Order: sequence, then C-alpha cells, then structure tokens
Amino acid sequence: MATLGELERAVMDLLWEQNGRPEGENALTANELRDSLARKGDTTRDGKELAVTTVLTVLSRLEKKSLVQRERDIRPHRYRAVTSREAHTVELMHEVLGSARDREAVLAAFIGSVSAQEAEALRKMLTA
Amino acid sequence: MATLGELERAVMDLLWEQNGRPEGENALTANELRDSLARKGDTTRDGKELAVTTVLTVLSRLEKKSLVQRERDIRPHRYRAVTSREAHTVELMHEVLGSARDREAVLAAFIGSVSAQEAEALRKMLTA
DNA sequence: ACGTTATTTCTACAGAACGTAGAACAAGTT
DNA sequence: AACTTGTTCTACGTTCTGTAGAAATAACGT
Repeated sequence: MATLGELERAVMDLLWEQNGRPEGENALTANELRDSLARKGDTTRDGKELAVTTVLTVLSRLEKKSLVQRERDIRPHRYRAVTSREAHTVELMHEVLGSARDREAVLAAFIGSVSAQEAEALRKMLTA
Repeated sequence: MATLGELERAVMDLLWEQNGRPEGENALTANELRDSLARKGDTTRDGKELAVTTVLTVLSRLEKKSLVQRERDIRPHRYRAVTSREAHTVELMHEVLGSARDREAVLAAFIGSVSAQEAEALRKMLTA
C-alpha cells in the first residue's frame, strides 16, 4: 500500500496546507519546507533542522509516488501536492476496501462503526 | 499503518476463509497452511512450496501483531484469525480516516466516489 | 568569462519490515 | 534411546524510509 513514512507524511501535510491558496502561492520550495518542518517541530517532529538534501530526497520520492508535482523550469524548484488531502485519504480508503472480498459487508460494518453524528451526516449526504 | 506483506496477507486470507466454520475446525496448522499456499499458488502466489519454518515465522509475526491467535496446548499448534476479514478492513479504514483533518469532508468525498449501487446500499443501511 | 553561492542530483548508509529458511531444540513414538 | 515431527532461534537478502555528504549544475556579481 501507499503508506507514507513519518517525514514524507509531514511534508505532505505542509503541502496540503497550501491547498486552496491562489495559483503561484500554493507551491513551496525545499528550503521553505525545511524551515516549516523545523518550526512545527514541537508537535509533529522534533525541533531538529534537517539538511535540505534530506527534504529534497523525500520530495523526489513523493514525486515518484505521484503525490507531488514540481515546477522544474524555475530555479528554486517549487513543489505542490497533486491531490487534496481528502482525495488522498479517500483513495486510501478505496485501496483498503478493494482488498475486501465482500465490499458491502465491509461498508455495513463500517457504517455500524462510525459515530452517531457521522452516521447522520452520511445519511443526509446520501438522501440529499 | 498495519499494512501486511504479501505472504502475511496470503496467510491471513486462508485463515479468514476458515471464519464461520464450527469451533475446532476454524484453526489451521502451519503445514496445512503451507500446503494450501502451494496449491493456491496459481493465482496469489507462485506454485512454490515454502519451508514450513517460513510459514511459522510469518505466523509468529502475525501473532505479535495480534491478528492471529494460536493454540499452544495441542501439539501441532493451530492458528486462527483473531478478527474477521471485514472487521480488519473496517479497522484499516478507520486508521486511514483517523489521519484526516476533516473527517466529514473525507466521508463526503468517499460517498461521492462509490458506485451508485453501493451508495444505494449505504443509504438503505442508514435509513433502516 | 570567472569565481562564488545557491540548488539539485547522486550515492550511501543505517534501521525497520518482510520473505525466506537452516540449525538447534523439544516432544511424542516405538 | 533412537527416530520423527513440530517449534523456536538465528540469520541473511531485499525493500522502504530517514538522513545527509559529495559532486554536478545553474545563477549571480563583477
């Protein structure tokens, strides 16, 4: 499965945060990412400054996984997430669901396992 | 994430197939598993006979992951899946969902991405 | 055009997870 | 006790991820 590593995940989170920002502002450079990672260190990562090359390596891997797209024409390359966080999550859910024999059985069990509020929200979405 | 390897997955599939079978028949031995794996080789795995120790290693690892439970008191130990395939799939879906910021947004996107039939099935489940 | 600086690509290595299985050990059989 | 069958230990190769130095490349200033 396309399960991300810790750092890969942290990078994607930062890129996803840029989603919705206007064209040209929704892409970050490796340096910007490294700085953000260091700053956000308190929660997600330890406050350690990573080498830029580390971030670049991760970005290359994410690009290979088609999760990230980069602008190669400008010099400090800029990276952006290819899909939204939600789209990605949905994709993963489908991947999981795809490994089931009886999809409807899984969906039924899933429905039974979400909170009442979420079930209600789902009901509204489906009956709308 | 608790994503399984190829062989681990194949073993779990065989154990899950035993689900629903009466008590005492729903558990397999390492040898039985190895034979089944060799037989089912055409599709899932290559027809290669694995060493029993290989199967045992995998079973130990699955046990450590709490996916498999074994009867140690009888001599050829017997292994059974702890949960159903569906339950496990649902667990994974929740794991995925848990990594989202806006759960409802993901659920909405998810709903929009399933087939019409499945959406209908879901609607019935929720309005029942 | 040339040296300096910023950026990217290559190469590398360590640690974890997984597939794979031999060697050693344990338990039951004759 | 010797033999047979099953289990545990140990180990190695591969792949994935975190991490980064060395080398190549492009841009900048003079």
